Amino acid sequence: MVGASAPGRVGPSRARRDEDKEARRRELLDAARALFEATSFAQVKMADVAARTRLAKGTVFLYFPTKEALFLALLDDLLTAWFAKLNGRLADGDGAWTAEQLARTVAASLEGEETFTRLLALMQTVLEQNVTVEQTRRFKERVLVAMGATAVLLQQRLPFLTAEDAGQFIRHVHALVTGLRQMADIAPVAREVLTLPHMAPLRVDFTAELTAAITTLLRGLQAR
Amino acid sequence: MVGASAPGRVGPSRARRDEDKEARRRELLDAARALFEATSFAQVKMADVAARTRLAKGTVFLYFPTKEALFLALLDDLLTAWFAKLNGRLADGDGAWTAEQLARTVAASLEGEETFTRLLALMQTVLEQNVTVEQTRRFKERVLVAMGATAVLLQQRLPFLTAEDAGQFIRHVHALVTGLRQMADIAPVAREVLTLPHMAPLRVDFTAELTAAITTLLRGLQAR
DNA sequence: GGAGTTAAGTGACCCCAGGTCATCCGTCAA
DNA sequence: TTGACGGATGACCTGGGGTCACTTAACTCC
Repeated sequence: MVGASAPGRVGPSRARRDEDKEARRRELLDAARALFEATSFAQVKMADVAARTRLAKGTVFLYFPTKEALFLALLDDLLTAWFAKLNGRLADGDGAWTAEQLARTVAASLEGEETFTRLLALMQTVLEQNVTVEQTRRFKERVLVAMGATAVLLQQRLPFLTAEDAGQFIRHVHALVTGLRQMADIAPVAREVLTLPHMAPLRVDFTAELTAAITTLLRGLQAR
Repeated sequence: MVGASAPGRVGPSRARRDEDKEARRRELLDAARALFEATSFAQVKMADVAARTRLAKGTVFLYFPTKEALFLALLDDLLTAWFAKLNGRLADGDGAWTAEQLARTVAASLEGEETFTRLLALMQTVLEQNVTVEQTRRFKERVLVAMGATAVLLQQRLPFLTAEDAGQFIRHVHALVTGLRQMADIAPVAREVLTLPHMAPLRVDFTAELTAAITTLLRGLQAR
């Protein structure tokens, strides 16, 4: 029998089969994501994640040993999805691209991915602080694979790029995404301050700046 | 009379004159800095800062309303000092520079400034989260002034740079510094993982990568 | 389909760190 | 010398991450 559910929940009240565990894990990730999108990492409480899934707080810790582990797992999913999206677009069609075409493709692939980039910006400073070596290793292993595929595609689109260039370029884009996301996605207090007219030089439009920076980087590599 | 000091402290046991208050404020900032350099923002406890200055915990909160305010004040100092250093080097001598010369100058000015860049990387995600509008405004106002001076100097060294270019270039460098610092300055757990030989593409040498990225950016602007 | 076994789920509890405040007392002016 | 101002103190409060002894759903075996 498929057992009575806890009040308000769907499915079995206890996840004993692997697929049920996986489903519950997904529920927790979705809840964490929704809460994070509405606020910030610091403001999301594990108790809230539990409440949103109608589970007890202790249960959340059965699936993720720490708050950071929960969010690193979420980042893991989003990162994989984003790389797939980007690589798909890079592989779509053929022939060489201009620097600007490529920059637009990368920047466009990040539109609507604020959750991903916000988490990416938190990765080194917050998410990798309270997590097992094993989880970190799995995560980075996955990044490595996706990066490798991207590097190959980049070289197809940009014939002037050496293999070494491609790796370095990806690291620089990573740095730019992290940095620009932080600059664009600011605390309410800072937002208020930046509204002042003369603060314009400190305001950042994520997509526009990223496109500009990547274009310039590629032109620099090309001009070398 | 200059009053007996609290056990182990030098100077008056109570700061009543403005200069004494300022000195005590400095002591607290120095303590916070030393502790941060040895560990991380999360690991520095306000109680430790108090202990290091031989003051009570409550006293720290007389000088800084929150932990974030304390560290933002520290960043404020370090940022001012760094801009002064950079602007000094940019103003030293005259004539135009190559892209690489300028990149080396910027990157070199950040050597030994890990504390500054680490805090910079924390600014938007952590430090501006629990701070008054007023402190944020003062901080950003100061950045604006320093940035303006830097922009002028940049245009002198790089004749191909428009005023708008200069502002955007500084924002991009800011993003790169933030992002690269996070990538280079990793948690112990991640450090262990990145030691694995095949993880090389994920390892970042801050100065080298920053120099490369800035050089490429400038060449891109020049080639336009 | 009842008894026994396994392990997911629960929530009261612990711990710790940021932040508060009633009180104390050093400092200084009168 | 003394009164009062205000800086310093540390016991205390609070809230959120994380734990664990216990409960009970779900499966197994007869």
